[in-house]
Amino acid sequence: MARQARYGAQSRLRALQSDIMDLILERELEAGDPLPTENELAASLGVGRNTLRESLKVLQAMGVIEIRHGFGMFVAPTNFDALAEGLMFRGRLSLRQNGEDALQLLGIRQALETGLLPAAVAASTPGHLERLAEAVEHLEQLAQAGEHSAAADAEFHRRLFEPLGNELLQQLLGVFGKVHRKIQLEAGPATDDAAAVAALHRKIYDAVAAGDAAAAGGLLASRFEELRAKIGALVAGR
Amino acid sequence: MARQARYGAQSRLRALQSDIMDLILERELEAGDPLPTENELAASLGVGRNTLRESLKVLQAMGVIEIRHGFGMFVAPTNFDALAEGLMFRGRLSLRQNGEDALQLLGIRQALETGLLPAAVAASTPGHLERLAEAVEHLEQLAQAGEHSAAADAEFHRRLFEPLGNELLQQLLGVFGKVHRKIQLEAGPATDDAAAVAALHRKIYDAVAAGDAAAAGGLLASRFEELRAKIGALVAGR
DNA sequence: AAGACAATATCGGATGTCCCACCTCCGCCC
DNA sequence: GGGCGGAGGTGGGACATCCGATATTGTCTT
Repeated sequence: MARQARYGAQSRLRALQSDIMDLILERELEAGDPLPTENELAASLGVGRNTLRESLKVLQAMGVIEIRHGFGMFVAPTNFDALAEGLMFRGRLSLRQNGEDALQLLGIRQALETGLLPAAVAASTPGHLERLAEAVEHLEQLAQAGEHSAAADAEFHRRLFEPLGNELLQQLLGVFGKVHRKIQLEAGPATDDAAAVAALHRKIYDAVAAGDAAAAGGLLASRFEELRAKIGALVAGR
Repeated sequence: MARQARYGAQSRLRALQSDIMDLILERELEAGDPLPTENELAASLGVGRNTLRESLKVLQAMGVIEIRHGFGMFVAPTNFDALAEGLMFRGRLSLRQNGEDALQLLGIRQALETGLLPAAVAASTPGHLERLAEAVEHLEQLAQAGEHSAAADAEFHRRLFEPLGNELLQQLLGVFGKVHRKIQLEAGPATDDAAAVAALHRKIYDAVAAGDAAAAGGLLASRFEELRAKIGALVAGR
């Protein structure tokens, strides 16, 4: 089967990825369903195993499939890990140059969160507020212990947009949250102590509870401005 | 160099990707700069060439590097192609099942665009409006010729958010625009004719020119509702 | 009879090697 | 002097082979 006529196409890999995705669609596989083994796939697609593996790794990175060593490959639930990975790299690279990408990355998160806040606030129910309040309290508890938890911060933002009921959107926001934190780490030692962060989130919560999305957005902005200034200083120092 | 102690890590590939990214950062490479050849990289990272290639392909998919056959590998400018690819697959897969992901994908685009519209409208200058008007006219010209151009549609949306001055954000919006159109294609034959689309965009332009972001958002929503209904029907038919 | 441990089967993970395809550039020939 | 062609280098691809991880299964112990 192998070693057939050479196709003129510049890149066979692209086609291979599509073939694999088509195969998944054709066989009506759902998330969690197993794919054929690498050897079977390689044989049925008429390519070498290494070539196939390159495609599979790419598909894994795209969040299409999940590879479990020694067990098999499966259709994966959506995940944006690769996106986050790539963007964080982008940000780091940018910080070593003109900082442009880092600022834009930050800008995306800010635009997304402030843009979506009104809708989230409007769709918020007492139950949502309750959960958001818990997140704030958790943040405050950690702050009292002098700890600075990125996970708790992320959880607050997650719950902030829970009312929208869009899990994919949540993941996307999570990605930019991760990127934000990474850039913050790279840009220099944290200047904000945990207590201040907790207090800020408490204020945001209050604004949300009061249904004032604009105020909440303004509060969110403060954390961005600080980081932007730090990035500006970092870049200027070169 | 090869065959050193086995690392306990579950996956070496992940580490390899990080190593390559670190190498780029350490050598202070910028976008467009060439990377070492595959053989050099494989040797200096102490892995086999095929293993290295898998990582490189993933990095390419993440938009970190650009690979030009027969020429070399280069640090790439940011691009979200892989993201679009993965999400379009997600949408197609979803349409064959419960349609949930497809709806959420649509929801993300809608949330993003309506959420960002106020800021875009506020930041819009006469120059921006001018360019937006041109896009509308182009759309209308095509409509008169009976043509239905996805590119012209995309261009309109691109110019809509140009005032925000965030290229990365533009690319991200572009991704969800692509995903939207793909889902629309997959969900069934277009029910909207080019003239209606052009007319709608004209109305959106008018709203933007009038500084009425809310109205523009409402107009945008109409295209989403139609598609949602189509998806609902498609899924129900199973 | 039930649970823990060990052998094994089944995958994916990694490598080295060989050859092909493609691009670029330099030098030759017209 | 300009265009064409080949040489060299670089990525693309295919095997064959061995390593490593994981789940399962079967047996041994309690």
